[in-house]
Amino acid sequence: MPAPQNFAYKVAEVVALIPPGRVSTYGAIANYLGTGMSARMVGHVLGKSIEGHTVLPAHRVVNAQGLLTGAHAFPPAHSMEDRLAQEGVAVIDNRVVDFGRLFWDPARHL
DNA sequence: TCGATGACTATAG
DNA sequence: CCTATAGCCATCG
Repeated sequence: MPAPQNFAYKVAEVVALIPPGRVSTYGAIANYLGTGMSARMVGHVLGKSIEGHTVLPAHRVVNAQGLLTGAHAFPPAHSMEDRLAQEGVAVIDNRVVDFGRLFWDPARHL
């Protein structure tokens, strides 16, 4: 590991710890990291990490509305909801069904 | 060091 | 439901 950025590293850790069949939000992760509501960093650094060499289940990370905002910028974008569906997460119109129940809070679990 | 950017969030109309 | 505006802060050139 060539000195991974602390922020990116923590994001990778948390995202990698998200159990299958569960989804998390940028705000929750940002809050857990102590970055407050700067959820943009989570998604941005996540995208950078994923394009670099780190393979993270980014498809399990959605916005506060349960919308697959990442699917718009994730290469094979359409596979994002497919992956969620395979893990037991129903996705309709880029929106997670029962998002409130499938929501996984890192600060709560950790 | 500075400026622009963005996979966000919340509030308002 | 949709658009607009403001706040947020790490990353990149």
